[in-house]
Amino acid sequence: MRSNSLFKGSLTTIILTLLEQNEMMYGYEITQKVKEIANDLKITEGALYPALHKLEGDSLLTASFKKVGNRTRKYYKLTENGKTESVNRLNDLKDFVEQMQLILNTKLTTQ
Amino acid sequence: MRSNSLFKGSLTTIILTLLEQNEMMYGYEITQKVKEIANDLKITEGALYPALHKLEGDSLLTASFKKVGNRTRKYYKLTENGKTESVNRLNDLKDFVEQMQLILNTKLTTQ
DNA sequence: TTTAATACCTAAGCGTTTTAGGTATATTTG
DNA sequence: CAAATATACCTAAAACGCTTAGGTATTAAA
Repeated sequence: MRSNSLFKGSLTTIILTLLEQNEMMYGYEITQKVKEIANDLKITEGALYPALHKLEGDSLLTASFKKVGNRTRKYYKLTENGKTESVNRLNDLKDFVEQMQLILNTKLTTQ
Repeated sequence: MRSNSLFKGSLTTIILTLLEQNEMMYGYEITQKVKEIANDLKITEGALYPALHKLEGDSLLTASFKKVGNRTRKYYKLTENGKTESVNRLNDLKDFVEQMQLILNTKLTTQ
């Protein structure tokens, strides 16, 4: 992507969906996973950690600390509300893409 | 859409693309056009007018006033830079959708 | 004649992200 | 072995883009 950033508002969708796929993840792991599968979408820690804290505050995620060697990881998983919200977010994104296609009068994917 | 809003950053893409399709448009016309073809994407005037002013300031659009009866409309059209940026923005959006599909591991459109 | 639609605009506030740091442990490399 | 890089968490100021909530004025509809 020319512009360095992802479209604002999509970070939460990414987090929730990754946690739907993986059951338990810690913050740094999420940044690496995104880098691995979608190299153009840089998610920065400055955005990620506040987003995780907000999702936890909204009871969409729960957190638990796990010690690995001498280092502590904070693992997150979806709550029931989080699972529901994850589905909603995905639908929002699908709707957005469809509406954009109507306006742009072109398909947004080749697949 | 559940959430009332569009993904942040997409408004500029919408404006530029509509002006690619229509040559000349005024602000209010843009709001109505979007409402007409994508009823779920509400673009508000409070967002639109500052966005138009910024695009004009960045020399992607030029503006000219036209009197229609006793009422003045401010018509915008793309500059050469604007045409280039319009293409870039569309490519950015396409890239974004493709990268999101990789992360979500699902297609975002049925078409 | 009041309301709704057309047509422009601004400004405060809000939420999300960027930018730019900070701490500490573990591993790699020169 | 020392220094650099990677892992792992975090915060805070600032920028950014949008929402919300106004404002003015003209024209059309109820």
